[in-house]
Amino acid sequence: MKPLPRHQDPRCVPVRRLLQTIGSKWSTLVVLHLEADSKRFSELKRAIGGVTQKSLTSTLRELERDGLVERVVTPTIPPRVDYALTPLGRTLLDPIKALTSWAIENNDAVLAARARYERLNEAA
Amino acid sequence: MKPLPRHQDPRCVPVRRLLQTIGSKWSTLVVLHLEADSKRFSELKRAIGGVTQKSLTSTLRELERDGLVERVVTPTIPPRVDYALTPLGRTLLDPIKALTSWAIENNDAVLAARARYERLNEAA
DNA sequence: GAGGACAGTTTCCAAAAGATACCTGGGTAT
DNA sequence: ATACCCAGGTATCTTTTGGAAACTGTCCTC
Repeated sequence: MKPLPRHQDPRCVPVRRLLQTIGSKWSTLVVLHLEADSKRFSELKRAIGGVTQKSLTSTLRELERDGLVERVVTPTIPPRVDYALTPLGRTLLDPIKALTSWAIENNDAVLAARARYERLNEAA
Repeated sequence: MKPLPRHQDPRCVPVRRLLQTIGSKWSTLVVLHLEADSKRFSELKRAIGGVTQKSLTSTLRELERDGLVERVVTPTIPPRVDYALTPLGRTLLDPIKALTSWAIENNDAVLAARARYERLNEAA
C-alpha cells in the first residue's frame, strides 16, 4: 500500500490519461486515418506504414477501450473486421487537428530552437 | 546508421515530435502552471506536486530545447532562476487547453467506456 | 497442396521513461 | 557550526513502450 503520490492538481488525472492514450506512438495517426471512413486492419497498417501488427493491435485496443474507436465485426465468411471512430472519437478530431496544425505550422520554429539550443550547449 | 523507418505519412514527423514532448508525464502541467506568470524551479515543483527534481529538470530542459520555455537567470547573489513561457510557448496554450477541456468534459464518457470494455472482456 | 491474405497472438528483446536515493556547492538563518 | 533552501547532477533501479520474428487458423487462389 504505497501512499499514492497525490497530485495536488485535479486537472492532472484526466489530462494525463488522455495524453497517455493519444501520446502513444501511433494513435493520432490512426485517428486521423479513420476520419474519412472506417478501415480494415490491414488497410490501416498499409496506410500508416512502418507500424507492426502488434503495435497497431495494441493501439486499436486502447482506443477501443476508451470508447474512441469501434471494432465492427461483420460475420460474413470470412469474417471481416472494420475499425471506425465512434461519435466520442469524432469529437476528438478538432482538438487533435488543432494540435497537429500547430505542430506543422511551428515545425520550423521548433527545429530552429533545437538547433540554437544545441549550438549553445554542445559548443561548450 | 540505421535506415530510419520511413513513415509514409509526412504528417507523422512533426506531430510525433510534438506529442512526444507534450505527452511526457509533466510537460503539460508545467506549461499550464506557467501561463499566469514565470516561476522558479522550486515554486514549480511545489505547485505541481509529486514530481521529482530529476523529472522536472528533464521536462524543463526539453521544453527549453524546443523553444517553448525560457530559462531566465538573474545574476543576483544568490543567482535566481526563473522559467517562463516564450511567445512560441504561449501559442501552444490554446491547443493544449482545447485538449485538456476535452479530457475534462469527456472524462466520464471515457471512464464509462473503460468500465464497459472491461465488463465485456474480463468477464470471459 | 502450396502459398498468400487476413486478423491477430505469443515470445523475446532493446530502448526509453520515470522513480529513488545520494552528492554538490553556494547562500542564509539560528 | 549546523542545518536547511536553491538548482541542479549522478548513479541505479524498475516499469513501460515499441520492435522483430515466429506462430495460429481460416479462407481463397493457383
